[in-house]
Amino acid sequence: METFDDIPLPPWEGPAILLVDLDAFFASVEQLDHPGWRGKPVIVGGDADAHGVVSTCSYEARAFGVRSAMAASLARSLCPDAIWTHGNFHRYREVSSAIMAILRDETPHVQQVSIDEAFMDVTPTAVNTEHPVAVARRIQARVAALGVTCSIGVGASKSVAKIASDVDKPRGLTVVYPGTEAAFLGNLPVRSLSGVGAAAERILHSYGVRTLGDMGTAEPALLRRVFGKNGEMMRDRALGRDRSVVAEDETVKSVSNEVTFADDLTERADIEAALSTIAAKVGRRLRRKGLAGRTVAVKVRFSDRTTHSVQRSLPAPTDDDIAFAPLLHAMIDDIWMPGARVRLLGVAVTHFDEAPVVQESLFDGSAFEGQRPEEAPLIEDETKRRELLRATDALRDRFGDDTVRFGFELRQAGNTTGSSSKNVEDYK
DNA sequence: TCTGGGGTCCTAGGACCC
DNA sequence: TCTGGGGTCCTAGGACCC
Repeated sequence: METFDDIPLPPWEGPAILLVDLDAFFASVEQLDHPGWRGKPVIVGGDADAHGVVSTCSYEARAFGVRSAMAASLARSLCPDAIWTHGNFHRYREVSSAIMAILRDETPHVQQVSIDEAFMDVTPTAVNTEHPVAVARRIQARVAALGVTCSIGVGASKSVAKIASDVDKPRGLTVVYPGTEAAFLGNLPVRSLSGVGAAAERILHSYGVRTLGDMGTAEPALLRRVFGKNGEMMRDRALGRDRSVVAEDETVKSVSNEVTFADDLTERADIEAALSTIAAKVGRRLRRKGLAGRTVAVKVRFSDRTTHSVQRSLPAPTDDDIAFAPLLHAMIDDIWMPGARVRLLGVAVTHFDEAPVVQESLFDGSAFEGQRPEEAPLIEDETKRRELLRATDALRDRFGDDTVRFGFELRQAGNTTGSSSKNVEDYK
């Protein structure tokens, strides 16, 4: 599997896919920017006192057992001396963009799947006969020159490249030559395949299916039960026969924002105020992206972590949070009752695939039928609302998101877990 | 001191229409 | 005066990914 510079590479036949994965990316950028943090445990994540989790941690922190997605409180007890930061997402986006530019310089066939991961199709052609492993080595050197490192998996398909990239980290280069997939995959646990999570693993194990080799011979009915209509596709991937192509999908399907509170919300006024604030973030991002959606959704997580959602379709697409916030206030009555303790609130807007934005008739009252009059929009004049949104957007562009707050947003200032997202808002 | 935030996709049931 | 089945839309929930 491993290849070395002084040994001639065996010839490569057929398709060649790379998966480039940046090693402990956020933590690595922090160590790049703070030389004093190099060689030390660094954790990028939320507050331990406010339901936060670990977003990324340096390899020095992993030696203490700290992992991504771990509760911050647990991480703190495992590694009390770690350097802790909430992260600088603009900076991560900047470094990521520079690296993605290197990948696109190597080939136009790049599919960025997240801020720190991308597939590349480097299949040798009549014009470009370079060996895929040579390309991978050059990419590792070019990325390292920027001050962070990456691990790369090379295979004949995306799923094999993805699994290979995970075998050796950091700075790994794992090559699965065409024809050797069965030997490489056969004894790996089912969980190593992307798309097999905790729930699927549990069911597969209960039927004695533990390895990708087992999945290759499992009953079709079992795979359908576990993976739905993708049962056969998942079997193909377990066998290394994935044929999906490297292609960028730029279509955005939803825009959302959610906040976990350090202290549960119990008062209706606080909940409505928080919803308005969250809706304002969603609306602003919609307008920045030039999107308007026909469906708005509210998500509530209670203190016992049970989660409920309500969604409502509108007569026409909207990006106007001042108009739809009152609708959100009414919608939470479907899932919230006085006395319930709210840990998380979220707002999402979806269904952008409809007709062009028509704002005029959206909030003439038809979306509020059956509701009490006081739930109707506070600012009914369409033109005034759009002017207000334009003005606040412009101020926030110039001076930052905290510059402008409406009265109803003020109650909630300060009571959140702090940002700890691995996927950065708007990084694309 | 348990468990974030931004996404995508799938399922299942009910409404509604033909 | 009883009833099927397909198609589509809507909604809620959940699995999964990084």
